Amino acid sequence: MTLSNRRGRILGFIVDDYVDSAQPIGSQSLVARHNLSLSAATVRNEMAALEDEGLITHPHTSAGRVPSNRGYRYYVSSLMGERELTRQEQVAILHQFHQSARQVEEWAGLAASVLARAMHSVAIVTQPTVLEIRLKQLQLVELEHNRALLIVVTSDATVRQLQLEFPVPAQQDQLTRLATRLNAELGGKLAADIPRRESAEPISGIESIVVAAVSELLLREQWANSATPVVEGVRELLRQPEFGDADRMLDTLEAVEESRLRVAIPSAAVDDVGVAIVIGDENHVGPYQDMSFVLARYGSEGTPSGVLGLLGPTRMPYADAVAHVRYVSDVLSELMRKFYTE
Amino acid sequence: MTLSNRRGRILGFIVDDYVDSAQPIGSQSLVARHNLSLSAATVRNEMAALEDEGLITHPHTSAGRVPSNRGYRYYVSSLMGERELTRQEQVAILHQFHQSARQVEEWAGLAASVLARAMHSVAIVTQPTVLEIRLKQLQLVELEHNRALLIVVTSDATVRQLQLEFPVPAQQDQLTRLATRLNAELGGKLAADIPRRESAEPISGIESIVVAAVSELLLREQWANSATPVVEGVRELLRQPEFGDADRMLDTLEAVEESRLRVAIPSAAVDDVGVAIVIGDENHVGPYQDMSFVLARYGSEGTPSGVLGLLGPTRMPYADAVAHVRYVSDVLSELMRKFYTE
DNA sequence: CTTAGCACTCTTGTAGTGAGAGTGCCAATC
DNA sequence: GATTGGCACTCTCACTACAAGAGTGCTAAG
Repeated sequence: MTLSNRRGRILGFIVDDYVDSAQPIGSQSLVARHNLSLSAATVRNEMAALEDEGLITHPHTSAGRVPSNRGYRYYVSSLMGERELTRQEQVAILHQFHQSARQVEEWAGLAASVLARAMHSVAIVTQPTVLEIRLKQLQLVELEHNRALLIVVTSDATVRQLQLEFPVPAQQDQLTRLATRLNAELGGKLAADIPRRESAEPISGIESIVVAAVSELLLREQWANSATPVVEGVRELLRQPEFGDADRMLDTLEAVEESRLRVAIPSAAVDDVGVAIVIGDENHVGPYQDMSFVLARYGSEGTPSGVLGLLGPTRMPYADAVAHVRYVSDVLSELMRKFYTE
Repeated sequence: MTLSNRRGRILGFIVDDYVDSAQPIGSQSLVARHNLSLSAATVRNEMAALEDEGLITHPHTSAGRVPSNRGYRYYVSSLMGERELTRQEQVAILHQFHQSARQVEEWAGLAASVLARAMHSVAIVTQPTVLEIRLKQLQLVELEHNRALLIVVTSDATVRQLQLEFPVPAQQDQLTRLATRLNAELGGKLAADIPRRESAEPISGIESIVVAAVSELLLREQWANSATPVVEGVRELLRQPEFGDADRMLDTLEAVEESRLRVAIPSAAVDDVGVAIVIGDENHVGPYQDMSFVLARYGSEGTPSGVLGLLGPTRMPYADAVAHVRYVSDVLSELMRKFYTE
């Protein structure tokens, strides 16, 4: 569907004004606000046409117009210009990263709060993960009795631990010898390459316990991090007028909960390159019918990567959102690149 | 202050009924509900007296009575019986722990969701920490270039890591030798016993960097865990009628945020033994004027310990809350005892 | 095609009203 | 002296009515 130039402009105004005011937009106020050389009546005719196309709606007979999900979609695809953050906005964001983020693990959280604050929406950032995780080194530390602590360092420089219980006591130096040997045997291997016992075969012997645990830890790494995204800015979101009443708030609060998001996000953006926008009911999962996602991947070839983005009302300043998401994603990618390849 | 028997009983009824219904309690409905052999007029006289004592209030001239914070306090101190969970309730809780909590780190989270669900309030559980943390073992793992990963195992069997950057490159076997030597020198020491450089003295040499980092990690352990409590059940709490309107909700949401709680909790219960109850404005910190805490320590001599409890409206079933908090605290303590001393 | 005009619709805010619940107090009663 | 019935009074809440305001849709004229 393509709209005439003027009709498109009017849709654009409606979206812009509505995003701004959260109030239905009437023909007169639209003419006044934008100094159109058109009468309100003409605008009304155009509005009626836009409504026929399903791009805007009426809350009730005598209220102004509100963009529909399809209207937002048209706006995003055909009307909205690409926008870059101003130098000033960029510096403000960069500043926050340089200020406080020494550790890799803090980056995701920082990105989330930067995005949430800038856009008054919920920001979601998954922790960076490497798709191919290799065993770098393992250690065994004797604890009381016949327990020991297994520590595994993986190729993305993270550490995982697990407590083991052996059928028989083991001395530290016995454990150290075993660790040394296993490091030689298994070092550099992928989880998939570590020999796994047949499930029927009973676990016996300290070595097989340790190997099984190593394998488990490597596998856990793959999804554990990416499965628990950082979520920030719930209050920012709930302050938006669409969530003014208590019931909506509770529902939204539930929708924003980690476990829900974990299901909703990947289905939407995981395959995409660039910034993906999912408007309202374009997301078929759950309770996101009147919220929009703006998502992007971050990270690049050879570094861990993840997904980051915004969840806000459909009434969202999309151009700003895209610009922010893109920029923060770029910043994060660059930080990762520097950190991992330099 | 001590109330006559009858007056106390009436206060008790008011608290009970109000906790139950969230509606101001009138004299007639109170008589009816409890089959009192008194007239409503008599009850009204008693109520007037209770109001003079500051134990109950009027929302407005012709509404029923509502307990004041002082009223709740009197109820909790003098009226409310001690209650134990029924065998059935106990089993239900125990069941959840046996079902899913293998790892020590999961216990706090589990305790929080058990409490939150049972009491429809926010549950707060700090991670267990050891007050005296000793260095058990350290490892150094070479990363790319002149970076290395320092891994520290502490006496409470947790692992902390930090990436180090050296002025000069270091080989793995050089690092291994250093680690072995430092283990011999520093193993078993408290953070306080590890030599710290004067702040003026510049950091130079690989060894001093490592020692400084070890010390930092041991200290971090002390507050990092306990400072980030698990918070569960915000939605449960917001569903309570006192948070019916959107503004209250937003305020409460803010009040319940980790960073706020971190300040509010310890000041209240850290020194206490048993279950501590902090009602409304008895907590002078921040926005908790009409919410109550029910808190307890868990853990015992020789095991890590922490704080756990509930945050709910002042209109809270205190006897239930105390029973639940006490029981979950006992369960947790017992689990820790078994895990750490057996 | 555009526009002015106008009747019509729907929301929102204000005011008024009656029912209901509860209080406070007084005088009578036990 | 404590208890109680009676009664006037107060305040909330739900409902209705009403006017103002904003916006639409349609028609007819430019």
